[in-house]
Amino acid sequence: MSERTTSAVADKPTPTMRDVAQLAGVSVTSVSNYLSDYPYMKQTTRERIRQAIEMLGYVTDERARSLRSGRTGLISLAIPSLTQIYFAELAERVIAAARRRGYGVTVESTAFSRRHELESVAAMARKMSDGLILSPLLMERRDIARLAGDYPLVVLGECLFDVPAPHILVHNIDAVKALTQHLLDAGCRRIALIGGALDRRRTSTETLRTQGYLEALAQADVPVDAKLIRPIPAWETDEEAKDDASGGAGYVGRGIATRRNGSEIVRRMFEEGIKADALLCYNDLLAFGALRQLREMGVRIPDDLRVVSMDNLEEAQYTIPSLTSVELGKEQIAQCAVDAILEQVAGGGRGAAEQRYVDFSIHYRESSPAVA
Amino acid sequence: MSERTTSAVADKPTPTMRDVAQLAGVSVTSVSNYLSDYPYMKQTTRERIRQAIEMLGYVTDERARSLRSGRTGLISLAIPSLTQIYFAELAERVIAAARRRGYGVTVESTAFSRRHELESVAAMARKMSDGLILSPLLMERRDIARLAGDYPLVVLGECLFDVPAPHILVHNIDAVKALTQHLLDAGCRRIALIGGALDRRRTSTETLRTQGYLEALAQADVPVDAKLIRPIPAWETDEEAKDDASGGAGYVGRGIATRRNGSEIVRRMFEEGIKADALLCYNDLLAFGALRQLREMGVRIPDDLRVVSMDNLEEAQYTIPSLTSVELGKEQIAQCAVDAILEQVAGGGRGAAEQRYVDFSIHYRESSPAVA
DNA sequence: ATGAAAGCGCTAACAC
DNA sequence: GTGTTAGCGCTTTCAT
Repeated sequence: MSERTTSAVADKPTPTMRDVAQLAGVSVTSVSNYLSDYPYMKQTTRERIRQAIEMLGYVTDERARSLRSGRTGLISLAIPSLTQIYFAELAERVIAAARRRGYGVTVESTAFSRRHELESVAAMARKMSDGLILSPLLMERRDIARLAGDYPLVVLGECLFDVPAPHILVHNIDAVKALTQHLLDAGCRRIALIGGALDRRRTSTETLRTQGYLEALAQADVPVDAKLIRPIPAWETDEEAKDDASGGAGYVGRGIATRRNGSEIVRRMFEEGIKADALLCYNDLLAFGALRQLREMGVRIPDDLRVVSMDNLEEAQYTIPSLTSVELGKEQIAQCAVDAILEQVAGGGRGAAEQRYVDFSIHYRESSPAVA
Repeated sequence: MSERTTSAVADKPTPTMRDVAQLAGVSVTSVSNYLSDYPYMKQTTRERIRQAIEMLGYVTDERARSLRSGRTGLISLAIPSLTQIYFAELAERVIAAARRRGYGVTVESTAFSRRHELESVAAMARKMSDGLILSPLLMERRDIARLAGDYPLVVLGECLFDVPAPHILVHNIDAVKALTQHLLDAGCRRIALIGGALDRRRTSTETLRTQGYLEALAQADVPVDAKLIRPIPAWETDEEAKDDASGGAGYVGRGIATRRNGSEIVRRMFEEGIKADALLCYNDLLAFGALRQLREMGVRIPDDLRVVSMDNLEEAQYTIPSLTSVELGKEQIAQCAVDAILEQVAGGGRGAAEQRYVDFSIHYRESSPAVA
């Protein structure tokens, strides 16, 4: 069917290990050994093989190698979306960490869809990658059973708990507590939680962060005003997510942290006449939108209102004013996740269900300078 | 070495096609045929196979399939960095487009390094993916020879020309011309080009955009002031890039478009006392930094100064003020690139060296509203 | 309509 | 030290 258009000369197929062995006058085993740095080999043999490989321009076919050895040299990374900058920054670091270990990364954007998250899990059975780094967002308790298997797996974040695999977590509660404490120290008493969630039916990053906020207020004996806890409007704009919601029975729609939602939440809060002296945002994206909206309404930051947030995206340094934000340890998460996968690859199967926490740190900027 | 911790029962290895065939009482060929929707098959056979597959929970091993069939179902995407938001947005679309065609995407971040770009090319010989979508940034003319091969390849952007493969390009010159014309129509006469490049020794996105700017000015008989063309400072902060520069003989260091560089260029320009009534930025990232700096210096936008840019990142809607920017067709590029790869996969080899252009459109926002 | 057999290119026992 | 052999799990002629 296909008529390859190559040079007029007879099609020279890509050389195999057999060709190399033949040219070098040795067996394929020796070539294989040579390639895997087998130590017990005569220097002359080694040299002959080296030359043959060079002459033929031989390169290992990783497909064949993977079929035989069971390893593909690929790790799958399943994240909600690369357009959520946090995940783009995380993915970049995962790719870098994997490369350092000689691995490639297949990125699966699950597009805010539970179905796609489950698909990325199911894909592991197809064996095209050695392990899965999964950052679930919409999977549910009942989906945990599908994570069973003996392939290397690492789960990120707070969407799921009790997963049968290493689980990398950030100190959401402590980080938000520290951030809230910072605002309290600065004298704020009406701290709005932009993107907070009082719904405790399921644990999520939102509910954990809300918990940190509540604990800090409780410790400082500052009363909680429920009106200051502003959830992300559900399904504001996202079609894909809507589709997914209709698919999952009993699924409670949750909103997505976007700049637009950040603006919207702030606009509505002010419309309702709710006064605040600080905004603690669920993440930087919401904060960016909030800053934009506050600016439009002529609110002075940090004089009238302090704004703090979480994720410490690169962009946080360039907003007006620059944004005080918590770095939750992207670099560490990436490195830790890749290492956990490779440990499992080396160990020949699924790792223990331990939880690994990474460190956080507050980066103070103009929107809420550190207090003395 | 490895002591798998599984159930006490004997380890049941993942079922192969042979197991399915055995259980269904047919040959492996029939199972294979079933899986590839072979039409001439008795309904009863089909059903027996279906049941066997279901009972065993059989899933095809893509490694084996790929070794035999030559297809891996994976496309490699090599881009400079996911932290450059433009590329994150592009990658997201490539992943989505590939998924629609049943393909996965291996993302290689070449980290602003010529060496990594060449590595992603060399990796194709290893056959772990069916094709490469390459967005080169630092490769040079002399590297083009390395792109020879009969694997599917698509090249994006203006870093390279005369590549032996389909090449997807955006209308850089025309887009900048249109953008410049818009500023001229608005009455601007001193338009600074932030991130422009007068160096014509090699064609690059920067030089093309600069060309569009110059052409528009020439057509309008507006004199060019070389002081208004502000290049990105070379190697401002990037270590990785520095390494690479030292490696490539005769390599001319180029700067990277970052928010920081955008701020810096504007700061220096004002320090030098150079007056402008508009800023045409090489891309949104530079523009974001520029807006930040202008804001700090108390410049009113668009009253004192108009600002326009290219890339139309999501963020452009949320800056203060929101940014007029050109959409260069990310969606179309992604779809076109994936299709071009798949055409080559189907055709059995490298496609012809045609150039495909995608469309652009200006999105007018606060930083430079459309003029009547 | 279905099956037998021959590998895809490599690695891993195990001989020698 | 090096070679022989037996597959990894699948697709693909080619018979029947």
